[in-house]
Amino acid sequence: MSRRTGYHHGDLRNALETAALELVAERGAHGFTMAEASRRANVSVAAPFKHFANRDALLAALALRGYQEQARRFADAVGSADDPVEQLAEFAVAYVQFAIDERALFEITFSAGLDKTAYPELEEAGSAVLAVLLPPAKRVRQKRALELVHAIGAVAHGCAAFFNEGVFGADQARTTARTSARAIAAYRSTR
Amino acid sequence: MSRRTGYHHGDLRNALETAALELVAERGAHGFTMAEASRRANVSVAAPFKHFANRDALLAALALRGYQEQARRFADAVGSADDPVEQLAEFAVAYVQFAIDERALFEITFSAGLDKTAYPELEEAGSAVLAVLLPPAKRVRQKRALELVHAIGAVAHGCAAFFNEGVFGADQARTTARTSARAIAAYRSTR
DNA sequence: CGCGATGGTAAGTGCTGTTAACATTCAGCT
DNA sequence: AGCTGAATGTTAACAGCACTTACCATCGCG
Repeated sequence: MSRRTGYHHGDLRNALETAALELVAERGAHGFTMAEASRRANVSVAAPFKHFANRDALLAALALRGYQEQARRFADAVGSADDPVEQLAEFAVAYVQFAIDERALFEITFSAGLDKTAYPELEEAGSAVLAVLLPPAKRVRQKRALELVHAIGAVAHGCAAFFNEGVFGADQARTTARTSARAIAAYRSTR
Repeated sequence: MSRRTGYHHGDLRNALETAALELVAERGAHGFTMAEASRRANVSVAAPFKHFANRDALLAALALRGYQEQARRFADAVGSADDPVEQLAEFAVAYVQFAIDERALFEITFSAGLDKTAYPELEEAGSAVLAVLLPPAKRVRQKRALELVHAIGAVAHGCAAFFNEGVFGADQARTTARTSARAIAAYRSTR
């Protein structure tokens, strides 16, 4: 991070990401604009394009942050239990908690209309998240472990989305995620 | 529906809704614009505002269609089984099938950044959808039936979202929804 | 026929993303 | 120290967007 000279900002790339995150937090995924982010960074509207190819590229950079934070949290969650069913349940709760704590990041990754297939680094980060869940899933159900991961991911995502839409409060979102994840994992382990 | 005179379109409101739906189907929820819809209806860009207060109002009209179609499908699904657990499972499958068959409507209702609280008719339609599920949920678990409905709704939504994102194929989305819904309903009915 | 309601048009405002041409500063080399 | 090229800013422009205003055409009705 270089110092600002009055002409050069010094850390514009970072400042833009921060401003964008604030904007999404304030106005929702749709409410972020390059122009407003530029204003908040005290920079002309054209400046951001020296750091990001386009609007989507800025969102993609934030989405990457989001996936990395997720991976960290999910690894912790899986590490916080020994029983594999509980590990999966803890993951589901952590997924919801991420949506609660980092609402802006969550919205960017899932409601900003970003085409993830256009950013290979995002697909890669998504796979990394998945990899954390495969070991416990295999202990629950050696075959079809991937299906189990997907099923648990789907509930967790549904609960997080419902929280985001205001259908669930934070408590209900966490509880529903935990209970449903347990139900799915237990059901599959016994048939 | 009146006839078109060359000056008056005759059925512009409907034509705009249809064009908007096509646009969303072609380009995603984000890719719809009033201007493009106007062009497809062979009408000036200002004309739509005689029929819709703003862009969101057009989306809201389509979202309403979506909820009504959902209510129809869910009622059918619940009617297609006798066992209440299977009724809930059929609902979950129907939810996913709606996302598959009516991708554009699904995206409008859940990925278009539409503020549903601003349109009371949407909240109302959402409640109507919920009402279909309460009777079977009560048969599974008299107390906390609403929680059960929410949990099943969350899985179904998660599966549909994963399908929409390309994580799931159609078959996998349906199967995961059915199996997970069964697991949740069965788990809750036995404890 | 006349007349108001309805539903179109053209033109304009202010915002957006994005680009192009130009200016300033930084960092490394001689 | 001074030169030079790469980074990183600026200003000015363009086209597309949502939306408003003022106006015009048509329909249905007394």
